[in-house]
This record gives sequence, structure tokens and C-alpha cells, in this order.
Amino acid sequence: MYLYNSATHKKELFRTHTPGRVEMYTCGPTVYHFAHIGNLRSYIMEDVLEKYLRYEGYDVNRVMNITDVGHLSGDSDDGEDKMLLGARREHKTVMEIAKFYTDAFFEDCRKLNIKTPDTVQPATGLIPEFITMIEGLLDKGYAYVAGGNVYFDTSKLQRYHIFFDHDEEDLQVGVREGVEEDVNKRNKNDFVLWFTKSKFEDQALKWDSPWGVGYPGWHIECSAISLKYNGEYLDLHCGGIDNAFPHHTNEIAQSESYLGHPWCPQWFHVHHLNTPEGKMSKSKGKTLTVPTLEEEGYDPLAYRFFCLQSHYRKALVFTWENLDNAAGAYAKLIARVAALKPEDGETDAAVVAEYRQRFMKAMSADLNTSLGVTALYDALKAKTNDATRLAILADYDSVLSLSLLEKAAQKRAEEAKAAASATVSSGVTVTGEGDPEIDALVLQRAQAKKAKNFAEADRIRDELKMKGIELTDVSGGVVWKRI
RNA sequence: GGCGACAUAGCCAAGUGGUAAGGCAAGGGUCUGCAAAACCCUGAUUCCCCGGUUCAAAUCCGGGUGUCGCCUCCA
Repeated sequence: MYLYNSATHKKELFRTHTPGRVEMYTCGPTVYHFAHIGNLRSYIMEDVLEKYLRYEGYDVNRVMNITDVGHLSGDSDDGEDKMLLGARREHKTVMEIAKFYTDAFFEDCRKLNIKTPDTVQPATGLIPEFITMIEGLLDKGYAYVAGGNVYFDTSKLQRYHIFFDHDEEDLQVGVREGVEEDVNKRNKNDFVLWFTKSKFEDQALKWDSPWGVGYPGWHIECSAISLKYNGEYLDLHCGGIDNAFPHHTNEIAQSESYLGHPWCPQWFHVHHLNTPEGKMSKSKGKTLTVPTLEEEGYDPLAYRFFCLQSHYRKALVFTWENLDNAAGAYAKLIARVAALKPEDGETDAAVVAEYRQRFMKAMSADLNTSLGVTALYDALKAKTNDATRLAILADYDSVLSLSLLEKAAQKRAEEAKAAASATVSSGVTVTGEGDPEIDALVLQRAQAKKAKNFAEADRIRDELKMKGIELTDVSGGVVWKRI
């Protein structure tokens, strides 16, 4: 497949170090707050990428870290977080809080049909490996100790900036207010590998190290975790575009300096979910979570559909109107799939294979999920029988993961259940939940209607509507359901 | 200020030199006492702007404009 590589700024043919095998690494969540749907956009697109690589026949080893080292025991920028405040009130430990948000993250993923990576590693579980790597960097002269901290020396690199052609002179230090320049750094771009002295003296988690009691810097975890589980040669590194610099840039610096050879040639960066006001972020007011979507009455998969309709390398604007648009389209799509009859014909393998090629043509072009969704509509319109159409849809959905067949089957089952409890009186079939009281009213209306007493018929319909019952006239009867 | 990405109908979008896919919404129609559902039909003389190359440009080149992002011991 062809993928845009942010390290080279070009679409390139995807290659792996070992043929047929993909070593894939994803920057995982920070677990001291809930993931918002903007964070989850990245995980949705990375999930599609992983599944598509498997669809093409690759054996994928996917690794993800959990950033659980950054907890502060005192008040900091997390002061807004009610959950954390609540946890403190209840004297929960930071590890309990981390577990709470880790579980919440994977629960969100489950609802969005995001597969759990093959390996998930919390940063706190691999401190000795971080220390080994830092020691190696010191031995090779890529790091130095200053003011109690260990720093990476970026001046030792021939090329530090990978994703952007930054001129060091142009980097602004302390762009945001309240950030002080670290005077221990030899170069503007140097970053910390291990802290023993920090302005955050209230850091909750600390470990012993050759440089004193402290905690790891914010970049070393990804390098060390990937090295342990993906090996020395990583094929594909994923993450949100905001991590490209400095996080990913620093990972490359550490890993290649430590290993002494090129590390990861391909970088997949997902762009942001924006609100009309800009980037959706924790620091900018209210953030939306998967539970928020559910509270508003949306199926989380409608959000997945919303993301798939767009392209991962394009900023996507979230508004409730846009989500409504996607939710409506998703519901309609399921209804169309539910209308297909599984018993209609034998699956035509040749047609399925042909449509598989079409899907691959779309998806292999830089993961064009928008065309992938279009392919679903093409499959529905395919000149073949329903059994084959369903087979094609199932094939596509193994990558898109919209639960199309499951939702359609559920819809059919509900309809079948309603039909089974249908009652026939005076030649009118009443289909509903088998509630005698409602059935009687529905029948009454049907008879009024038959007698052309439309005023009475509409009165009964309105009466039922007040009770939350919606009627639909069908040939030979009436179907009712609760709304 | 520097660097990067993006810009196609109300919205999500495809398109990578040959005369603008698809989806949602909207409008019209069939059906219906009405409604809902379903089905059918209708959409950009034009692709942010200005130049250029070409028989031919949304697509290539040059120059602008706009939006978003990054530049922190945030992740």
C-alpha cells in the first residue's frame, strides 16, 4: 500500500524490514484524565490502518505504551479534573487513578470497535529498561548530567529535526506563558532523560537510579518500550500530529543514537479533530468523551463512521450538526444492510474477489477511508444476489469495523420478534410488543380509519404518541413501536 | 516570527493533465385520508484568489490569501 510518510513528506510504497511482518508502535494515552473524542480519532484511524495491513496479509505486531508516570501528588494543571479531585478526596493512590483512566480508555476503545494492541505496556512497569537505555546514551556520549538531571545532547546529532525543517535560531523558548527556560541545557533542543531535580517537587512516583531518586523524562518510555517489544527495527510509528515535535523527534534521536543505526523509516500522523473554534484539547474548555456522546443519544460507532468519512490527514471539524449528519447516514446504511436477505442465493466468490480488489484499490491509496465507505454503498448496489452483497460487506467491515452485519441482524431480530407477537383482529394485523392495551387502541384506530372517521383515527394516534408510541401503517395492518 | 498541513456544493468528501464520484441534508414526484418508511428525479458552467505552462488545469509551475497545528520539564 501507499502511505504518506511525514518523515519524508511524500506518499511512499509501504515496506517492512522483514517481508510480511509489520512492527508497529503507537503512542498510547496519558492516564490522568479521560480521553476526548479528538484523541480517539487517532486511535480509530490507527485501528483501521492496523486492520487494513492485516487484510493485505501482513503479520502485525502492534505495541502501545500507557503514560502513567506523569502524576503529580499536588494540585497542578489537573485542578479542573473532577475525577482526580474526587480520587484525592477518597485517598486513592496515583496508581489507582491510573488504572481507573486506563480502564476508561479501553472501555471507550471497545465501544468504538478499536482492537486492543498485541502488547500494552504501562511506563511505570519498565523503569529498569529506561535506565539501561539512558546509561547507554551516557556511555556513547549522547547525554550529559547537569543540575541533577540527565539531558540528551542534540548537538551530537548530524540531523535532529526530522518532520519539520526548523532552524534552531527560530525556535521560540517559552512560547506559552508560565514556562521557564531550563538553564541546565547546553542546547535549545536538549531534553531531559531522567529527572532528579524538577520544579515539580510534588511528583508522586519516584524511583532510584544511578543519578539519584527521580523519574524518567517524557520521551524515553516510547523508545524503550518499542525497543523491547518491537525489536531494533521498527517499521511504522503512529501518533497524533501534535506529537511529531518534539516527542517523536526526540524518540528518533534517542533510539538511533542508542542503537547506532536507522530505527523507524515510516511515520503515520493523524491530524486533529477541531471544533469551530480550533483544536479540541483538554486545556480549551469542555472536552467531549465517548460517554458524552452516549448521553446525547449517539451510538459511538456513528462517531467512528463520522471519522471514516473523512481522511486522517485532514483536520476534521466536529459539530453536533456534523455528527447528526453522520449518525443519520450510519442508521440508513444499517437499514439498507438489514433489508438484504441472507438466504437470497449462493455467495459468488468471484464477485466477492472482484469487490475485494476494488476496496484494496481505495484503501491502499494512503488509507482513503472516505472511498472505503463509498465502497460500502457500491457493494449494496452490486449486480449480484444478497448473499454475495452481504459477503462483500462483511469483508469490508473486517477493516472498517462498523458492526454493519451485527447491527443489521439485531434490527432484523427485533422486527422478527415484533412480527411474532402480531395479533390479527377483524382482518387487521397489529404488530408491536404484544401489549393488549396498546393493541386494542391501535385496532380501534384502524377501524375508525376504515370507517373514514379520520378525526377519530388521528385522535387515537395522538393519544398513543403521548404515551411514546409511534404508528406506521403498512399493507394489511399497523406496526407500532416505542420511541 | 519560524516550520508544517490543509482549502472542491448547506455539511462530510472523491479526484494526481482530458472536460467535477459517493453519502447526508434540501427541493420535487410516486405511494398514503394524512403521516412515516421505501423508491424515483433535481443539483457545482465550476474546484480560495491572481498570473503562467499546455490543444486541454481542480489537478503542473510562480505569487498571494485564509484556516488549523507545532515551536514547554504539556503528551
